[in-house]
Amino acid sequence: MTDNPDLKEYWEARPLPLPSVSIDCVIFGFHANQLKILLLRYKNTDFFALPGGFINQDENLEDAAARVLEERTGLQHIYLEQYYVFGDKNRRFDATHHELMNGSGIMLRPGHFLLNRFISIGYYALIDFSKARPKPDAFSASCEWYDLDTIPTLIFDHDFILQKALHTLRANLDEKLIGLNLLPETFTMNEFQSLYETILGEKIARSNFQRKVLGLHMLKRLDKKITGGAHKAPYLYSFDSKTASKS
Amino acid sequence: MTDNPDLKEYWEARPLPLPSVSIDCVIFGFHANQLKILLLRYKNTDFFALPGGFINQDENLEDAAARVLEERTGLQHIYLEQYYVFGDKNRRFDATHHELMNGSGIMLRPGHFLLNRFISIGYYALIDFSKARPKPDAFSASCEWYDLDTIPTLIFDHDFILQKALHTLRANLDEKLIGLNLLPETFTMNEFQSLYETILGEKIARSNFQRKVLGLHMLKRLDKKITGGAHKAPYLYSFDSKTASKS
DNA sequence: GTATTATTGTCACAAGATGATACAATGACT
DNA sequence: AGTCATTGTATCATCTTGTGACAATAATAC
Repeated sequence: MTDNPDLKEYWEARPLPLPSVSIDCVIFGFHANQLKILLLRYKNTDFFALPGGFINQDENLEDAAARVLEERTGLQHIYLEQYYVFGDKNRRFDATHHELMNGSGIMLRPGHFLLNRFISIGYYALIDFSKARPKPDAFSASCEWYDLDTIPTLIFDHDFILQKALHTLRANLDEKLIGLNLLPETFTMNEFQSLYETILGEKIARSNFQRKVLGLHMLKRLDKKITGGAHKAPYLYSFDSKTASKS
Repeated sequence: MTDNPDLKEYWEARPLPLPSVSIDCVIFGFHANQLKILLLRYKNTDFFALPGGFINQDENLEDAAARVLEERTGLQHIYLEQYYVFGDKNRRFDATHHELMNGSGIMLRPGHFLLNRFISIGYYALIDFSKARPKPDAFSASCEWYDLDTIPTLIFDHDFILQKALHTLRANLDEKLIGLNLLPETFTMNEFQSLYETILGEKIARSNFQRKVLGLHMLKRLDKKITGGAHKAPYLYSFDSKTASKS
């Protein structure tokens, strides 16, 4: 393995974060009627991972998650929800960490802080796909969206962390205004319904869905959208800021 | 403050736990139509706190919480749910820690592991009040039940941790079988309803409640209970192990 | 013994929410 | 103008929930 002086310096200059604790972020987006998730691939490896990071000594938990989110997507003020802490006693992954860092030309010395047990706090984020500008971190070659049904196998226990996020998202679907955060400013009723269907993994009766969401009085009806399709043009909707709140 | 050699030895011999991470447990019980919470009072102080502890290096998070629970109540296989992580950057309470330990005759030296920032993982537990045998820990003078409406002010951010547990309990009331864990083996419909009413903090229409819970087919009807009251005797019920599961 | 009282188990009806289906409206294409 | 696919809405049946009424009954008062 060749050494990588730049990254090494960056890594070694970094003040040690809060020990034993890491953050993992499941970042959901919605595009082309598909629920998508942002994943990193580590340089010179086939290892895929959820975006994550550590907590600075003088940083709130929530702020650390928001920082990771901004670094990966360029977005601020993102909808973020802490959903579970993963604390298995076997959460130490020395061999994998060595491989990951080797991919960036870094040799982890014995006693390096990564080679310890970590608990990881899971956050899920809902973002407007069209606004995100995914950006890899220093150790990864890519940061890209993956459809839910084509997710590669992930490192560590990230598969489990992802599944748990998905279950939580499903369970929260009715209570939290999930559409508000995943959809663009304006959208059609069909897009809104598709979002719900892909999250739930099942079809919903069209007319009942419309009746229900309109009955909540959180949508404003805008102009019609001229689709170019050989059929009636749908209205565009947006969330009504008077009755719908961000969280 | 006088030194306390026994406790000091115990404390110093203890291998260091997982750094930066603690656990706090909100232990709910139900008795005499009141929702109750188990609190510790530190020796020679007026400081009240939620039972808590640390995670051993080779211990699962969940097991650490179960251990704390067993130490305070004598009960195993308790219903436990992780509900939130409290990670404010200001979660360091040096002055209070000194006072708490002074109460047990212990001087915390500079650099002691308690004098750091901690994140705390909140668990709430539901237990059968009649089976618990509350027991103080090494630093506390008492471990007792408090009615929800007579809770004293708590140390650190424990007031907030308690409120968040209560909100989560309310939100989960319909989905999780909360009665199963808080009630004794057999109970009347009235007791069952009172439990729900105290958790929700509002009255429920009697006949609707009965229709609803019986409709779930999770209760077995047993013999009548002779109360001694001048009225019709209520049936006793228990949870049906065939249709009701612990979690 | 008999009447009284408070509480319990159940039923009946109204109001509201949900599921399933039908149908007219409409933008683009032939 | 006619066809087509999709959209917005109305309708009806079904299920759920809110509200109140009523008979049953264990203890007490007389």
